[in-house]
Amino acid sequence: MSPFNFDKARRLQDILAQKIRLEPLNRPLKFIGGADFAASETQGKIAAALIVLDAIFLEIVDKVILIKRINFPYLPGFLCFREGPVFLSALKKIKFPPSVWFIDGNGLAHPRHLGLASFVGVMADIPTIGCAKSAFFPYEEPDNFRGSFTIYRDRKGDQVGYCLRTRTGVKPLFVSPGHKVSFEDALFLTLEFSRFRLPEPLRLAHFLARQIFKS
DNA sequence: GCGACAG
DNA sequence: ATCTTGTCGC
Repeated sequence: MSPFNFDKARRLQDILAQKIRLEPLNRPLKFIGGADFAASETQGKIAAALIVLDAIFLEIVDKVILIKRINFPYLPGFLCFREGPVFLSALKKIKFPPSVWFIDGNGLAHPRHLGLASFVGVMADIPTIGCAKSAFFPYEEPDNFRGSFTIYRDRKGDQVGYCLRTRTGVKPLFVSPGHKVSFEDALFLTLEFSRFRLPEPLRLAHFLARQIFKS
């Protein structure tokens, strides 16, 4: 049993964060992906649920579930080491790679600017957007209608994303670029593909994930 | 030093 | 994340 080396993990995150590319999404939007996760502590297993949708009709074109043994506990700020490896394994089984992935968690919006979405984005060199359901940093509440947003900043005051109301009367999302997308892409694409609170691929991946360890 | 802290 | 029924509102 080797105890987790926090300093080493932080240094790795710092190195990977330097590799993040913030740039407009260049490829056409044919497919869009969503990834969510579920864990069973009793079984000691963690699962990734990946969904790929047609970007126009929002029909499922690809679906992958992959289960691994849990090798890491949940620690705020280190989620990528728990859920990242399962996603990267599942990604290899995807037959129709999407133009962009919506990931359940943060991208840039992270104490060291390397949330789960940025981690998997850099590791696999794919465009990713982080969509978190709760905040890492203090934030200003956007107006209570769909499309309203505020700038989301880290503790130093630098922008790391947006606090976005994807649906009127519902709690906002914390949206941040993961990799190979711009701030504007992260904002507009998340809003564009959200009929309910979560962007549609993420919502479906969430349903799929929560099924895995039930019954 | 203390509390807060994605899932 | 998860434990958990009915209930209120659009």
